[in-house]
Amino acid sequence: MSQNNIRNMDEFAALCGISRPTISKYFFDPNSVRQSTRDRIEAALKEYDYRPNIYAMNQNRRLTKNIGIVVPYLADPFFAEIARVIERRCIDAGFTPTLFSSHGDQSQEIAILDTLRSLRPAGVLLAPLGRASDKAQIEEFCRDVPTILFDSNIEGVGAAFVGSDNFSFVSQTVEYLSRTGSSPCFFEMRDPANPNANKRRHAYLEMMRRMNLEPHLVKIDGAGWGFEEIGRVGALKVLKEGLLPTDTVLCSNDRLAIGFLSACHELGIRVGRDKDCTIRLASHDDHPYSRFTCPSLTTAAHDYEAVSEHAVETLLRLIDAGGKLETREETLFAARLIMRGSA
Amino acid sequence: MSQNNIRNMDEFAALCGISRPTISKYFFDPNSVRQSTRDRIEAALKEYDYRPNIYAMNQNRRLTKNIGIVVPYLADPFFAEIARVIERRCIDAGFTPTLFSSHGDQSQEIAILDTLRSLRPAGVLLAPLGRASDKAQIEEFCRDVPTILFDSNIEGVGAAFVGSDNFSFVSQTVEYLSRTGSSPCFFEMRDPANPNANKRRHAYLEMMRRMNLEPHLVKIDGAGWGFEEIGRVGALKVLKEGLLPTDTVLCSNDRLAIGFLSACHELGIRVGRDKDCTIRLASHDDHPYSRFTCPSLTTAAHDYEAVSEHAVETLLRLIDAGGKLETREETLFAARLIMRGSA
DNA sequence: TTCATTTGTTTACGCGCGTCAAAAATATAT
DNA sequence: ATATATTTTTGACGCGCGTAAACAAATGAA
Repeated sequence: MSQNNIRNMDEFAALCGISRPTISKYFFDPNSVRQSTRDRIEAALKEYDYRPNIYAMNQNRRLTKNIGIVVPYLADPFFAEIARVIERRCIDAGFTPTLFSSHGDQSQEIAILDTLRSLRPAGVLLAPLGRASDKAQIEEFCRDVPTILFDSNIEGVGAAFVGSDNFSFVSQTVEYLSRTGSSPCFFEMRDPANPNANKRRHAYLEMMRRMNLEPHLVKIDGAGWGFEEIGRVGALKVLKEGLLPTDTVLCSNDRLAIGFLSACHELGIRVGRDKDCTIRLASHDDHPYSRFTCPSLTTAAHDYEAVSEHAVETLLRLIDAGGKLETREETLFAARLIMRGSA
Repeated sequence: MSQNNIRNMDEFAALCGISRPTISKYFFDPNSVRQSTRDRIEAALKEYDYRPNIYAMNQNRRLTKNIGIVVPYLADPFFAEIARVIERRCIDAGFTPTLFSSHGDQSQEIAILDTLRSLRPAGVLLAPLGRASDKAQIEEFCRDVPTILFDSNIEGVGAAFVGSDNFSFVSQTVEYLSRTGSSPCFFEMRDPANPNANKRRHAYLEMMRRMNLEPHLVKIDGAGWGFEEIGRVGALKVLKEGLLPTDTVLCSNDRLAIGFLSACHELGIRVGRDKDCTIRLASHDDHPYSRFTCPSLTTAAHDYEAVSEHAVETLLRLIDAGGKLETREETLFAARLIMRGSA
């Protein structure tokens, strides 16, 4: 590769023997120029190693090739994992993703939306904080920027929502637990930050009703995103005071369950389906660590691939359609029950 | 706030009654203009809600206000956590951080460096993949862009390195374990991806030598960044074949230890310091989940705050100095022993 | 008040690229 | 070969802001 220092598109165009406007077209969309010219440009690109100035490009383009990805809490490996897959797909589609985490904090979520506005992205994939979100601000943002919500829905906001079917999660775990032993109580935070938690509670109550079983909600205190610690402290209290109505516990999510397991271990309570175990525990999400807890967690798994694939696919469709879809789509993916040691 | 649609800095300057070049100065550094004018600008800013076009700004500035943060593997909560703290500090210093994850993959790390070049950041905080990194490419990048390495050192590369003092980690765990029971063997991957792992092995061997104890290295197979699974499979093999030379195990890092614990549970082996336990297990890093394992992990904790604070502080100094420091600084922070249930 | 110093204004140019319209060249169909 | 559709070229302008130089105004100490 020649070490020519090419300063701008004019120079590169001259070296190619192709006019600058055509080069410009090529960089916006390589398929918008004839095959033969594309070949010539790409040959020159290999030889001279030129990259257009992204700032000058984005200044005047109607639409940038940026995509914003916003997750509520990146220290949760669940979001880290889904962000990774989404990122990959965006790059493959020729876009430049930028990852943001709200870190569980409303003001940071708002600040991110503000930053995103000035980035003028082609589109945004947003997993809101949930209850802690400033809905009005998100709504206003979605009016200005083509946005797909994922993981956590806000009714009517954004061009579409892609997430998991909470009823599918809970129905499978409740059915499995009830079939193989006593029916479960539902262990959750009193004021869940995430709307999925509410949907899961309703699904639990509905399933118990259908099966003619008595439901038991065990609500624990705690705020914030430190779910493991909240689950641990809550479980400690519940177990010490003997408030558990059954020997089978269904946690709203895996992170609470991880805390629950920790509490059980502290108290010398054995969890699992063996003879010498006194509690069965199951949960939802198939958190990356649920395979490695002791015992490993029986849980309902998200279809990571499907959710991220469909979210990106929908966003690309939205961008293609100029930022508006006919109707607001809501797509939910079913869970897959994963039976492991804990129940 | 008036809903005037201000199109550019000229219009905003007119509304302020201040010249555009002064406004421009203000946005580069608010402290570069007189208090009284700063007040006038900020008052107008509140009233009219204008934000300069970042693309036009960055196109012509000698130096942008961007800072790149690169971590090797974001699905590891350790890196998610340190990235969060670093991000916060960059924002507080008036910069715009952008977070990238190499996802354990060399080609992605190279691609990130390429992207970072065209972002023309003021500086970069880079935690390399380690053994999997293309050292030549990183070295070349560091020549062009002011870069501080953290977590994982590459000798002589970058303007400075900020990390943890591996000897401090291992010396404390080895000393503690030896004092309170039998001395530990060292459980690690055969070909660790991270240079810290090698430093820890050496520290272990050195400590055992000093204490006149016989060292035992237990090396397990496995590649990639799925340390928990590697640890689990490795431990399963070692335990089943009775290859463990002592009843006390020191893992190179917490994620391996999490896998080790999982294997022990599968085999019905109790871990901890109680009478009925057959193995004691300790480790290093104080991974966010090590508090919640069963039993909770005795480990040596990083000083997250100190590392991230010092890394950012060094980078700001580097930027201030125009991209060159007198000498390459290496700063290592000591560990803090955290005694929990596993040993 | 006076004068030196800091700070802001005016004017003007340039950055690298997007985009447009009209003309020219090329490809495809007849 | 001719007509038509497609693609590229030419030439030009604009985007929003950085920056530089010469000048004017404000500030502050003596």
